Amino acid sequence: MQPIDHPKSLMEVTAAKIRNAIISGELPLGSKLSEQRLADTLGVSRSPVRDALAALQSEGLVRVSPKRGSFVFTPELRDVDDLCEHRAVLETAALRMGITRNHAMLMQQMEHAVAAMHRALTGNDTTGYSTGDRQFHRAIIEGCGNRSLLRGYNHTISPVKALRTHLFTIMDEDTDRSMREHTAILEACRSGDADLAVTLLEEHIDHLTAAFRIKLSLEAETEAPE
Amino acid sequence: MQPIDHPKSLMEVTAAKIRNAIISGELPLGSKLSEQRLADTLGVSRSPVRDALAALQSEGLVRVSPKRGSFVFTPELRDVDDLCEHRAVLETAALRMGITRNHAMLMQQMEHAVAAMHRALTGNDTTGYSTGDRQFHRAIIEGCGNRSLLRGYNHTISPVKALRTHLFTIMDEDTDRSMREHTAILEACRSGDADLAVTLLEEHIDHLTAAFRIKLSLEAETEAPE
DNA sequence: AAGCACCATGTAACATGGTAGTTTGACATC
DNA sequence: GATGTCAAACTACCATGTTACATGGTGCTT
Repeated sequence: MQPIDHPKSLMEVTAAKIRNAIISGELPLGSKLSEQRLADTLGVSRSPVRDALAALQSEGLVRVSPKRGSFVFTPELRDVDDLCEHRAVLETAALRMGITRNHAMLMQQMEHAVAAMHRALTGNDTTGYSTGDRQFHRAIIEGCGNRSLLRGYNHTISPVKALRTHLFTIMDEDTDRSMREHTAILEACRSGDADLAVTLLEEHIDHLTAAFRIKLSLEAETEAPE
Repeated sequence: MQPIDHPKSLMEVTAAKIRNAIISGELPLGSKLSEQRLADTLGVSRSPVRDALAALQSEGLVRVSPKRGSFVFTPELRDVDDLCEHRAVLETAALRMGITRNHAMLMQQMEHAVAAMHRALTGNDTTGYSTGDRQFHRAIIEGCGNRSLLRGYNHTISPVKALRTHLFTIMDEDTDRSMREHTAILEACRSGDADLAVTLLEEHIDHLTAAFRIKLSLEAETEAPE
């Protein structure tokens, strides 16, 4: 017998449902989110939906316009740049901390992730590769041992996850290069070269940022052709 | 002409009131915050109070325990360390960005703040010095030009502000050293030496962290003497 | 006196009703 | 045909009612 952990509140599961729907692409960017409709479809009252939307707004996933309605976020080019830069700041800082003060655990988690990615790559398992990718970056951010930083990261990163699935169709990414980059970062960490690891990680994130930029400006063109 | 910003919702002003009460020390650390009582004293219904408390919880200022009540946060030693380290990460990153891409504006704001601090110091105006201090760090974080980072900072920093007023009685800080440090940072920025400026800023923040640690462990002793 | 169940009370979580701001589109007017 | 008007529908915001849970006290049992 062990103490039972409180069942998640209705608001939490509601937020998780909506968040997941946005990240997975089920809810398109910019789509309308009526409290009432969400409450009906999820089978709850408007209160937990409202609370959930407020939480998601503070995560940057939802924009709620007073008396008008709530909408899935629609990033400007600048927002994407800011977001990715912010992410890079947090993740590189976390990596530096992890290397200097939590090396063993960090290495174990990263190696585990890289192994999974390698397996997925040889098996042409793209979703498996994505899972490994997420695992890799989670290892970095969780390896820092700073709970405040971890909270801040999780509070910021959702839009990035959403952008990934919304802008990229499967197989759109250069997984070979991505694999090389992850491996290089792992090697730098193994040798304890924090500066190199951070530089490599920055470049890695920059590549994703650049891909976002291209995709987004491409979309803007097709939506508003002169 | 620019889009008009909506008048603040009741929830927002409620959150601001409570936040300010916590930061200013009016509400002691760990004190109970009943939704009903807050609603009565503020003259609003429970709904905006509840929303406000949820927002403040995500800022780390309030801990709401299901069915038990809401409480002003009570930091452990580790929380303080994590928080300050997180703050240092964000602020140093912002400073680096500001120096390289927004130098003129950054310098202007920082000089303004330092001048105010200098005036306050010669006039023995401690509250004025605090104001200048906040202005200085705001210049750094707003000088980065990254809205995501700015949001993340504001979302994280409230507990630090609260700790400052709760742990320090007026005149408790070494304002002379603080003044020297701020001036040194300003000089490093003026000369464009980002590495030096960041190092100085890190040390500056470390001093505050150390002061927090001492004060907190001191308090823990008096509260629970063996 | 110590341990126990039971009950009164306080709390946040959730449901629902009312209100005011916003949008939309039909329709009248020019 | 373009434009102004207005009403109806829709929205989030706020207020209040209801419920389930947590807690502290009281009196009974041992």
